[in-house]
Amino acid sequence: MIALISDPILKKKLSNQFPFLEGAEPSFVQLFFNSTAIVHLEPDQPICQQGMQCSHLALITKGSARVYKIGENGREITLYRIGPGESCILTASCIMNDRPFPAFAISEQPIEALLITTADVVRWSNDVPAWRNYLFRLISDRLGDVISVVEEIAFRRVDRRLANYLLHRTETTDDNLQITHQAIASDLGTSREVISRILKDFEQQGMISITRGSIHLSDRQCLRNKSIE
Amino acid sequence: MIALISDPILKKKLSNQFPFLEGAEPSFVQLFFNSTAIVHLEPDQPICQQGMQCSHLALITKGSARVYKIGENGREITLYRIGPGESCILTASCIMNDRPFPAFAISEQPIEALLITTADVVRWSNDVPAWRNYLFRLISDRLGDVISVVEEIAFRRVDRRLANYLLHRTETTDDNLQITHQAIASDLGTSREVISRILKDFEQQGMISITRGSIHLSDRQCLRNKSIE
DNA sequence: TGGCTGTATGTGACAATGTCACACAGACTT
DNA sequence: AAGTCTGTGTGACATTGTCACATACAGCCA
Repeated sequence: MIALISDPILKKKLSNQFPFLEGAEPSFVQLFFNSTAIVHLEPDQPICQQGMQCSHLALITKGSARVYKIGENGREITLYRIGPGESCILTASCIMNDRPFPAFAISEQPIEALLITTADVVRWSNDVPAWRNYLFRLISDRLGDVISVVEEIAFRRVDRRLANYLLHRTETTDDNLQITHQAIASDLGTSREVISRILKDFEQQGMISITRGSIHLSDRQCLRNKSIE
Repeated sequence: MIALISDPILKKKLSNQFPFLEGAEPSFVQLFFNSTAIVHLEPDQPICQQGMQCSHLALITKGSARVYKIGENGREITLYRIGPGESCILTASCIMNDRPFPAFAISEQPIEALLITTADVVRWSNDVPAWRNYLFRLISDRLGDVISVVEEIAFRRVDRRLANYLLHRTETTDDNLQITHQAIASDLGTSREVISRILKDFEQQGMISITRGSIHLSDRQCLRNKSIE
């Protein structure tokens, strides 16, 4: 499950993925590879639990994870997703400030990640400019992400957010989305009934067609109009 | 309006307020004071506008500011407030990553602040460990703040949030709150009518009494129960 | 005093969203 | 065929958001 990095080809790959390795001092690159372990994670495995003290920082090289909050009533809302080249920066923030993790993180696509100990995270952030810039940029990006979420749920109507969501989730794939209404609701921070209702509206207006467990986008332009209506 | 810092007593005061000055190298402390200007700001003055490129970072020494988003419909929501010893860290994040500011910031209490140029912000974050730790901690705190806001608006009912709000806003003062319903609505990200309605409910239940422009908390315990109901 | 003029608040109707309880439908097992 | 998951549909109702007003209070001026 856990292995030290040694393959030189792998090294090169990682250098391309993580900007702090490019142009870094060779001694640090060496150090980085020597003190890093690779882990693999199946989908739907918990990565961080709310309230946890974090012992490692995970840099994702493949796959993706979802960071989300759970409300008193059991509803969920996704704060952001992280993919290759990124890291669960909330972990870093917890590490640096010695705080418990304020949310949940779970794997979605099968994940391959590099594990870095808290000690290394702190040490490198003192010694390696490129590393701390990387951390700083990531955490700034996340702050931006979460501010966008606030804006969305505070001001935008659910039907428009949903239209937007469907478009974004099919950007890199075809027009078929394999997902349940509940999963969408958990991303958008609303309830399953609301999503079902609106999807049915969309279907009746000919924008999509629905089957159990999947949605087909038949009129993207119409959805685009809806999303910015 | 703008003056260089020279008074030694003032220096001492500031050292107490900003952790990165305590125990810092004397040469940096000297540098910091030499390259820092003091500004004063009346209440309700804009500090940062959404979309701005930031040219300075403001460290607040007195007073407070409010950072908020404005929705398409004109409604507002407060992301967080900053007070003495803190700084408009979103600015720092914009500076470090060369991005436009994603929100609005406005002074509330009369502000006294230290202005630092973007060049110094970047330079010190490379050279001065205590400074970059300060920045990192601030931005982490803000991320935590904004995540809490998401949780609030996504999952909690307005009446409970309002009860909680009233209690928090009178924590350091007496039981009289000088504020309009509109201002509360702008903090909580809802509309004035909703706040007025609920306040009226609270009044009829004997928790508060309302007069034009101010609210008196007559039964804090009852409000506490309401807020966690 | 009374009448302006802002700003603050109240109200009723309706739309959008959230909640609850339960019905129904498809896929899979036995 | 019956049982059992999981996913979806539905109607009733509560909460919240929106709109168009009405009303109330404070300060000012005639």
